Amino acid sequence: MVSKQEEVVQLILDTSAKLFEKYGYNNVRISDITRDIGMTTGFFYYHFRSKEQILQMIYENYISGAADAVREIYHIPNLTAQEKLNLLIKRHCKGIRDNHSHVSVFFREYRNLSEEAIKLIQEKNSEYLKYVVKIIEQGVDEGLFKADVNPKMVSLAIIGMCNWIYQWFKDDGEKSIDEVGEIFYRLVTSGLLK
Amino acid sequence: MVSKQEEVVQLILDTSAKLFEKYGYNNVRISDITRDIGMTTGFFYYHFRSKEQILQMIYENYISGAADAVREIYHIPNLTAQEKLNLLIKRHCKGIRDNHSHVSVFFREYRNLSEEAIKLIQEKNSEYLKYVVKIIEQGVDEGLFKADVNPKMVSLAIIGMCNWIYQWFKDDGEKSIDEVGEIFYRLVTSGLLK
Amino acid sequence: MVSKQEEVVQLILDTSAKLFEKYGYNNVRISDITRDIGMTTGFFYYHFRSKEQILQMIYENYISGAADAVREIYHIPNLTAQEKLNLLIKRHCKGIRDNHSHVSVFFREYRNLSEEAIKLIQEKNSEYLKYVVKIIEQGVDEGLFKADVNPKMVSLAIIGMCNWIYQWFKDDGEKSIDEVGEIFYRLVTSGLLK
Amino acid sequence: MVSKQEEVVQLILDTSAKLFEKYGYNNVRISDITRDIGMTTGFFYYHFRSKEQILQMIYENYISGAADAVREIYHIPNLTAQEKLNLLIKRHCKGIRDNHSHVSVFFREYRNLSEEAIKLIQEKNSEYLKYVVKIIEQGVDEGLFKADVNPKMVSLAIIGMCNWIYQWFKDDGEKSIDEVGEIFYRLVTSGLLK
DNA sequence: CATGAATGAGGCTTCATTCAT
DNA sequence: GATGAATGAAGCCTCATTCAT
Repeated sequence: MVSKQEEVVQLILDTSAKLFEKYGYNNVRISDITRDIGMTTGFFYYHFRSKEQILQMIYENYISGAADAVREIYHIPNLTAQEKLNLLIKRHCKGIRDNHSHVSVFFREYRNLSEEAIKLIQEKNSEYLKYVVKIIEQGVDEGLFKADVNPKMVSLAIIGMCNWIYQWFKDDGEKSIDEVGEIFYRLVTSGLLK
Repeated sequence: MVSKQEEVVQLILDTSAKLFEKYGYNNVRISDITRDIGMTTGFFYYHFRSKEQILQMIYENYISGAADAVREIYHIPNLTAQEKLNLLIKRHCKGIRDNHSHVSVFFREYRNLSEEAIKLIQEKNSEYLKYVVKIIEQGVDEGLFKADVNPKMVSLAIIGMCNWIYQWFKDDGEKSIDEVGEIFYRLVTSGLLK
Repeated sequence: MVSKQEEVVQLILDTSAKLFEKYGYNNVRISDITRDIGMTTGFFYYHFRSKEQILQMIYENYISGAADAVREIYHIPNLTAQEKLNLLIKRHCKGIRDNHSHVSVFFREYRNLSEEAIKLIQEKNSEYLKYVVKIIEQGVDEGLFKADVNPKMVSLAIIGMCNWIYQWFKDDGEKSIDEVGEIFYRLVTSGLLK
Repeated sequence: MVSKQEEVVQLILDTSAKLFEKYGYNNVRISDITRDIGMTTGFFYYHFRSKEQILQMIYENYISGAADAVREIYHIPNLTAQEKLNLLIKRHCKGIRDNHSHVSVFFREYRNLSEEAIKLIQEKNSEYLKYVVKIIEQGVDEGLFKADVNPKMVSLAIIGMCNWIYQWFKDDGEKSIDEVGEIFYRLVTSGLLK
């Protein structure tokens, strides 16, 4: 059950994210957003405290979803690290595709948040990283992954590789998002060499 | 031999890049830049046409250097694709470390460029990608890399992984930039699995 | 019925015209205008797109009024050219007196308009001239005016003579504006010679 | 004999007048003038005290020439007022044609002069008017012109008619400047009516 | 004489936010 | 609850003029 209120907020967030992605946060006016939706400025300020709050909510929404997902995956019982990694990469890629404009804004506009908001984001980011590291470590412990693997560096590599999708992935491109995930998973597990 | 003029321009670019990185392009005033350097507004506008021109030059400088590097590496004779890949990844990582603030700006602020400038950047980006793809293809042709490798996706994975460094690498961190490059290289070539 | 909006716009136009007349368009600041009226800068820009728009509207207002008037006079039925000329000269003189500051700006500041705006003005000017010429031609055709009269040159002479009023006419001067019109009319029709 | 100095000054005045006419005094930069001539800013300021001084000199040059001319014409012995008027109109028209850009600037830009400069110009203008009035009065006294003629109003009419030429006269137009003068002279003396 | 790099005050404009209705 | 007219602080940029060389 979604209230009228929540619908309006979501509509504002989605529209804003699309505009922020296209033109940049600072180049989008409140009036651009309200015009696109067909509401008035006053109505906007009835639902949001400020322009920055849009940004904050875009960040919170995205990072919470992502952090929840990795935590869940990590805690699935009876799964090898390899299987978890597979799930993780595909989930991560899909998450970026599904929230494309939110993600783009997420990566580019955090300088426009207040310091507290930035600190909060960074904590969530660290948490995300922490769980990826844990999965890699599990693989090493299980003896599946090479013993000399550096879990943190590898995690950062994987996260980077996946995040970067937001820069180039297109729904009408050569590969579907799942295929991309599969290719990334294979690269990371087996490498390029024969 | 570097002229006085060029020195001033470089100083402005470096100072601007640092400020843009820290606060975001739109949150930095021309007066912030000139105050930091100790010059007057007029002096700045004697050397630059506009604030946007700073951004343009930051972009051109970085992308040109990167595109030159990958082209060179590709054309080194008597090198296997594996060796070229090694060079490329390390060069790329180092490039990001050495131009950290420029790169951060590069990835985050291009919405503030004019359409023509954006188009130019995209072309250079494509060129960069093209050469990475060629190196991967060489590896496949040489029989070194797996035959079923998708060169473009793999290239995008590698580029993403390396680019992402700008988000987390710190000179006083656990690993040096060369070590990071080595870890990435091994991951990409051999994978995580035993 | 005049809306609040239209009143504000008119007030801005009149105040601006007076200031432009006195100090020149380029020597008048937006803040001079708003201070004189007692409004804020923001309020001004809520009603006008730019400073140049003031100029454009001053031009459009004046020239439209003038062009309408001459067209009307030309089309009045059952009037000799001589009678029309009388009306025209007096109407023209009065128009300049009544819109003194607008007219002064009109004659002096068009270099500050955009090229398109200038072109538009010139077309309206040509239209004005066209109708004066037609009246003179009517007089020649009617056999009232000398057959060897050059309608265009004479029209330009009359228009110049009348326009020039903006340079010297004062309401507290020796002659009223109607008397000036009468003197001009007699000069043009009968000449100086006995 | 013209010194190098005077040549430079004249060149600057002519070039400036042309640019001022085309773009308006305030829209022309000192650098525009110096670039057109091929001199440096420093060199300009070696010859001129300020930008305003250009304007002042343009004004002085033109108005002095015109005032001298009308005074001379008035004082030619053994000439009827009618003959003087003929000379005057033609001289005035030619003066405007020959100094077109100077005259345009003269009529449009005096708001950019200092108050003292403006006062000086107005005095010279009054002097010019005074002599035209005297010629008309002479005609009335001689019994050539109608007794009820208002010399001042008629003078202002003639001056306006002639001055206005700067707005429309073109060297490649239908009539030469002398023909225009002749037409104006006839209109003023004999009128339009048969 | 001649240069041209350097100055810095000040103008036009934008836009997030408010609040009376 | 909803509106949208009004605000006003602040930023980018210009350009006449100077002066060390």
